[in-house]
Amino acid sequence: MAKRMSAENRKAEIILAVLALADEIGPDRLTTNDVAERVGITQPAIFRHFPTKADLWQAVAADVSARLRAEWDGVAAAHPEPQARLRALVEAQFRVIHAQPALPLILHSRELNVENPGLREAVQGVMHAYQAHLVATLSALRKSGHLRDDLPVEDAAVLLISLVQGMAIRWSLGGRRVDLLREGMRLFDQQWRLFAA
Amino acid sequence: MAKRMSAENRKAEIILAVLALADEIGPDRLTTNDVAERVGITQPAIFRHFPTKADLWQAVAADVSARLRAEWDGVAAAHPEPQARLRALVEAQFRVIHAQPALPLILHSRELNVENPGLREAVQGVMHAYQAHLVATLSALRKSGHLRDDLPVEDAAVLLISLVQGMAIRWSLGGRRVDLLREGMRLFDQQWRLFAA
DNA sequence: GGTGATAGTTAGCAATGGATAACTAAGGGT
DNA sequence: ACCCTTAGTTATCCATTGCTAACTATCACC
Repeated sequence: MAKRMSAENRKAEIILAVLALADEIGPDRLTTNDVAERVGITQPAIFRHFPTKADLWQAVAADVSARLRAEWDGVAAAHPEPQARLRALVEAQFRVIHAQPALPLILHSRELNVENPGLREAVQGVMHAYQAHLVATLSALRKSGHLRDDLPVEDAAVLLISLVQGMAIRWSLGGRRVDLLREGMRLFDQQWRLFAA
Repeated sequence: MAKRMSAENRKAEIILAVLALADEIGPDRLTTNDVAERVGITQPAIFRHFPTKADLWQAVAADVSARLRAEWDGVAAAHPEPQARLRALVEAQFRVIHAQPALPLILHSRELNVENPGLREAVQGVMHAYQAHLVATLSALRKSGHLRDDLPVEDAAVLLISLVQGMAIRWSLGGRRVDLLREGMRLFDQQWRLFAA
């Protein structure tokens, strides 16, 4: 018998296990048994906390979503001047992906894309929130004359988001040997040089 | 009884079905039964053509890899001047992804990344071939003075590859409602304007 | 028109995976 | 110290999945 735990704590533990295992064996291959084993309880115990596997994924998405939004808001608050804020926002993404490599995988998983339609919208919402942060910061830079006139802020935001995702893919395909944060920020600085007025 | 077909043709048909279904239901959830149903034969018939499911994936990868490389070589040959060639290389990627949306999914699937280690290297090889095309073209542009001096061609190539992948993700998450090719090329033109000397 | 190679079928097996039912026991509140 | 809520267990079910074995029927060729 596994040590008894409050439902709240156990739920949190299970969600963390899902994130770790989604990275190790893939979101779509992840079984309730894998999760149970990792957490140290039996497989049916999972269903005491989450009525169905889809609900478990939903909870994971809600948890990640809340953490990401808090992270971005914190970064935005901590850096009043737009140039430092932009850099910090991108850096935050690299840090998040480094700490939680399952996130890009989940973005492409079928679990979230077809099986569980509510989640797709949740993911879209989170991505949109990030984009809004970028657009707001880029607009401030535009106003202060630090951004090229001929580059719409929305396009600049898309280019930056693509940069992050592209680096994440390269990092993942390359066996995660390189330093994602260093290499990513190097590329960001290159791109920013092109953005600057 | 399904119509009898030469093994060669049937194999090709199965591979195409896998690509289509990988998009519809996800690479990792794709079952041999799905494939058989789509092709119009019974499930065990699949194993007459491919001894194991992993072998089927391997064949799919080989097929896609060959088609992609041929495409790029054709594009490169058809556009002697580097500026047009660069644009055509990027456009080719958008066309490929539009025609075969499963490819980005497969890139992230666990089937190819952990289960089937040979495939990961194949995918890496294909990506590298594309990057080599980009780097060669960008180098030509650098030599002719059309590319900013302060931007290494390798970094420019990574930015372009990221652009394509980022757009593909946006397109996919957004329900594929927007015109990937138009929007993608618009962003490319923006990025190119930043690259230009 | 027979015949041999082979594409395809039916039947089925072992393993896996999500989920339910019934039971057990930990541990906080009184 | 007792109870009762509830986290966790055991046993089990049913559908799915990859794959094998044995059989059947089609087609190319002489």
